[in-house]
Amino acid sequence: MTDRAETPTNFIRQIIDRDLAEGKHDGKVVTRFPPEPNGYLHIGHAKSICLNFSIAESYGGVCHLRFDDTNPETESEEYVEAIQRDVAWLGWQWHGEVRYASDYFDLLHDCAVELVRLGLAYVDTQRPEEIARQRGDFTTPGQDSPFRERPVEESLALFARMRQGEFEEGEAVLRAKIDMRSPNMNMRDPILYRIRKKTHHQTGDKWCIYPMYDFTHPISDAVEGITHSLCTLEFEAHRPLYDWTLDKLEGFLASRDSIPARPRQYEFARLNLNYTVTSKRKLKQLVDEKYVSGWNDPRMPTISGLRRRGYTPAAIRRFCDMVGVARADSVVDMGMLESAVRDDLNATAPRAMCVLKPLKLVIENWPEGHVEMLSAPLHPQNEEMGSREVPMAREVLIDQADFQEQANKKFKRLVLGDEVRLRYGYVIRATEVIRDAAGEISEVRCTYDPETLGRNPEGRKVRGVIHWVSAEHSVPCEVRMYERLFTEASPDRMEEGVLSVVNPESLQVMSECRVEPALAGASPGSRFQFEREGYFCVDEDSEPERLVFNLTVGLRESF
RNA sequence: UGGGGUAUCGCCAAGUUGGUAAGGCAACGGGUUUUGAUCCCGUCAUUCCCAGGUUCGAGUCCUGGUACCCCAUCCA
Repeated sequence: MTDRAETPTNFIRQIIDRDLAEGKHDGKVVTRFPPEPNGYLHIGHAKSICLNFSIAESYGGVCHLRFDDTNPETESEEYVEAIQRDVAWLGWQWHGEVRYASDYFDLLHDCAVELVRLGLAYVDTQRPEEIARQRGDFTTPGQDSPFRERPVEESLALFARMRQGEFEEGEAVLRAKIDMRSPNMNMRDPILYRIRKKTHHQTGDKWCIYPMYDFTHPISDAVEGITHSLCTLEFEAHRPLYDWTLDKLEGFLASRDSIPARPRQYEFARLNLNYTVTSKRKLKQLVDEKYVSGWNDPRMPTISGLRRRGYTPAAIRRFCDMVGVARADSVVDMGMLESAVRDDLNATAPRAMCVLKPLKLVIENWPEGHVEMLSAPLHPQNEEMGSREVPMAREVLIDQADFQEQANKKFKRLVLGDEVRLRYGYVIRATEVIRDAAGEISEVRCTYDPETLGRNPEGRKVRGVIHWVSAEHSVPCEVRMYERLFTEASPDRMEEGVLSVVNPESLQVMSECRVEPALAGASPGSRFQFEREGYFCVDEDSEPERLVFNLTVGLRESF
């Protein structure tokens, strides 16, 4: 990228500006990115990551990485590792060690006990169905549990037994005593702890009771000194519970630890991108049902998929700046993401020539066996990137799409009888078409003009410039061309489900490609612009003898 | 249906005490160009969900509508 655009302001930064002006939090800003390790990070998470980390960065604060690991049923160490890798790859550095909500299980437990002591929580020994029934619905107020007024000592004893494993899953829960008639469903005596006899990826078998998100999050934030707790809009209705928890526990927490700040939760709209999905559940479905090769399939909007596709951290961060942060639900055009990578790769990717569907050209007036090394810059605007040598020989390969036996003037490529320039080389003229037994064009005979290297022919204009490789010197490779994963702009809205609109042509493998010899041995991850085609990167499946490239994004086309 | 939100150009999104609509993406013209790329220049909301009202003046204030999103997991 040539110039790193200033991060635009947004309502959250304005809130922070105001807080700072009022002298809150001693001028400190501490944020956190709190993923649940139950899936891979996707582009939507990137927005949250960039928001949290860039705010910390620009206000001289810090940002924590904290795993919200309160549900051992769906979480795993595999995800914990992948998430750290992705955040780091995006270029952000979390403050201190990685944190886990499970680090606070002892504290959380004590907080729960305290709430019981304060008469603000109780153990409910009803079955889940009964609790759900009593919760009521949007129009019907809930009903108090018959155990709501259970004596404190009894709840304390019961909670201790829950912890000892004396109850089976579903036999008892700890509930907050708030208001069963609240219009906010989240306040109808929400469950604080439930029994799960599962091994936890961090705490092993130490616990068989696990705290719920709503109870865990505010306490974790407070303990870490988070000043601004940023989350997505769907948690808005949970904010009263977040505040309730901290209000009730304020004294207790202050007596145990010195709580440096009273965190506040602010919500922003999550990122939606058209022609894809950003829901861990749906992405997991694509993986599990083999619609893609894995979480890092280059078609996936996951961070790991984008990385394999050839996206750069800079491009993703740029994109996040471009979309902004607001409270209105929105769907961002995939074109904006693509624009962000093109912008970055245009400036940084060395150029190369690759022929996707080869068509042989024989230059009849080019001496047999003669090879000429042509110098070609690696970047048209940046000489500092240097240059490479491109061998020119009697037989060259061009793309089938770059030749037509006849065409109108709009066609700026090779036409029988007309001239075109071979990029970095000579002007050639197509003189004859040779066909095979099936009538298909097998080669095109040409002549070249030796006076046209580095200068234009006099008195005539060539139709255009096309890319090419030497038939003898080029190296065979595979190029994987990608299109959008879904055929509908809003796969989420499909009644038949997202799987019904997966694009059957989202992956097109071109296996007869030829790339110029300078790219032989290119290592996985390296990125190039194949001139007139697009940006490509070497896939992890690539081997020295068999290069494999992924299309990151095509060049902009206007004609 | 009760509660909580949001509505500014095709898509994002600024607009902070009311003063006469930023920017990006896309699109469309034109120029440069040995990438139909890049780059450059230009066009692109008399109008801010709708309807009233207050005001010299409203996207910004008031009233009343409409549309869409979120919440009824012992998920996060």
